[in-house]
Amino acid sequence: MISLDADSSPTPEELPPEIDGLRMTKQRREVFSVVLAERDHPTANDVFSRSQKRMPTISLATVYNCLEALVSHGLVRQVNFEREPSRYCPNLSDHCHFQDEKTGTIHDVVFKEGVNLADFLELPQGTEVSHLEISLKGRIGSN
Amino acid sequence: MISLDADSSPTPEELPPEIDGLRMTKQRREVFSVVLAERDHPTANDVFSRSQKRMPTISLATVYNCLEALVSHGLVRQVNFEREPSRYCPNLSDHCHFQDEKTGTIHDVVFKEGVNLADFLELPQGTEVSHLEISLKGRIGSN
DNA sequence: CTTCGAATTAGAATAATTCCAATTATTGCT
DNA sequence: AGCAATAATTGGAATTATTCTAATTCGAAG
Repeated sequence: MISLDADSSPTPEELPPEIDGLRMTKQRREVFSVVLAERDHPTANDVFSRSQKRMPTISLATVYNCLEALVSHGLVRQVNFEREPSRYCPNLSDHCHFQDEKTGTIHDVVFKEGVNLADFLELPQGTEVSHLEISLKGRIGSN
Repeated sequence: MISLDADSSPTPEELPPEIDGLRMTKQRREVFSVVLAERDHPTANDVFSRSQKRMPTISLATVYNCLEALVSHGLVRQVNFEREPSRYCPNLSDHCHFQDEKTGTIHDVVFKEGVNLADFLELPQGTEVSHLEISLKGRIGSN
């Protein structure tokens, strides 16, 4: 089990050759490290341009491929707000997202201790939830 | 205040000339009645082809315009699942959506009596939530 | 009945994402 | 090491939902 520290984010070189059965190629390492570095919920395009700094030859298609690989292996979460471009989030703990309408900034929002779905939703019996996305929009404080 | 019965959905002709300050043109009536008729969360395209049956001259752009008008006036809700095309829902009561992964069908899911956001989310103080979307995916019972 | 703003229309444009076919890299043999 | 098989990357084209544009039509108000 690989422990990726939340505070000091790894450079691509520091990432192991394989995580959770996903082969970490040079590009995937680059993309992953970009997502880990700034936890500002970048779009694929953001990731692309940041990756290009260290790896000028990487292509946008590859960034999409890498993000898709990371997401499907559960290393990164894909975050959607209405019809905006998808964003990517390395925070794997159970949480949801709040978007400041003024700035567009996205903040992680955690659930209160010990709450779970069935507690607040009238789910039809026998439903097995595989995926949950909660997206909030609004204003913060004095803005 | 106009009461739109949940069970017997109005034909376009039965809709008043104005709702909540929104002028109900022929097309808006048509689109609205289509969304009200089958509560199956149709996409804009679905609405378009259903509308064409009664109104062969309606255009897709108009359907988008009408849906946008209805949504922004709070008469219809726009429902998003990841990056799928938006769907439209005439159920204005507080609820969220569950998509059956097997069939793609979307079901309304209501909140349990008396729950509210602040009860289960650790919202930063001073946040004012203007929009909330909860989307679930999974399987139902024996499927 | 005319005017004027709003709504509708067809089609072009946009933008995020996916697809494709060709190249390149990596792995696992022997 | 050498080589086949497999997987990943690449650039560019294609796709697709949605939005935009400019021209036309509608409808309410005077």
